[in-house]
Amino acid sequence: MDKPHSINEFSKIVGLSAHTLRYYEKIGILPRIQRDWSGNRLYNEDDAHWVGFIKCLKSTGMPIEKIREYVEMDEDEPDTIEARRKMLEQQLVEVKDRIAEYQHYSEVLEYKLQYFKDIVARTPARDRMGRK
Amino acid sequence: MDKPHSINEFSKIVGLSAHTLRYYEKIGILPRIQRDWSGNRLYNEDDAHWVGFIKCLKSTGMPIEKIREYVEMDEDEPDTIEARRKMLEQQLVEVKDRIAEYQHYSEVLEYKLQYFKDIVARTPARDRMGRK
DNA sequence: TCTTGGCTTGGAGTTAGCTCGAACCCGTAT
DNA sequence: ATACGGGTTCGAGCTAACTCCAAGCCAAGA
Repeated sequence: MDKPHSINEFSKIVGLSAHTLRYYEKIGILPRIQRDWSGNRLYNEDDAHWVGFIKCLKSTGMPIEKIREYVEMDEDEPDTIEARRKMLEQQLVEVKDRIAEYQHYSEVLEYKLQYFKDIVARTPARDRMGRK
Repeated sequence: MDKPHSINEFSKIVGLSAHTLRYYEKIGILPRIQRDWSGNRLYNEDDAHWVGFIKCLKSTGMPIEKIREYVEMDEDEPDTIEARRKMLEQQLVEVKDRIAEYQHYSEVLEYKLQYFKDIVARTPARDRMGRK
């Protein structure tokens, strides 16, 4: 078990294209990938976890450059823990803000949808909606 | 009251640059902006509401091209109501999915932060974190 | 009158984040 | 031997959504 995967296998596992995996490695957010003796990449469990974490940061809107800084600190070990903690703390704040924002917007959409329903119910055509 | 605003005034009101306002108009998601006799744009209350709605769609991740389609239908009136309702309905679904996703990710971040705290508490340095 | 400030336009440039292509290598099946 | 499938690198190209620039118009103030 735990045998390493080629880039294409790994691509399917983590849901990123092989292109993207190489790109992430090149820009430094997916470092220290092993190679076999002929130079091909080998991905293991740890890499899968790391990709999961990277996806968390990316999906929550952290720009790649900032992720790169985080990873660089992660490489530096170990006196960067406080800085990294701060970054994640702030990211968490942003995510929670975003959740609140989206909850607001979901209400906006629901309101607008209700408006549609009312119009359809009242008068089937000849009605001015939008902008009003 | 309700006097129209120049593009720079309106820019401040809605929080979009004048550049962006012209851009939005050009690509058709902010249509029917009045002009004064010398050709300058005049923005009114309705426009402000419309911009608010556009920002809702944009912030919740609808690509501009799709917003344009929506607006085009809005122009067409009135037999596009059902199609527009569907679009908003779907957008609402996506927003709710996104909220769930973000809630998951906020837990991931909290977990990772807890991990940091544990490490700092236990051993102040010389510790391997990241990737593990 | 001349300048200043705010607006106009069309089109070019920018940034982030991929995405793709071309040329090449390497080990196995025919 | 050679063709194939799956890797490699480097660098160019792409898309979305702005963002900026240059040239010009127009009206009010010194």
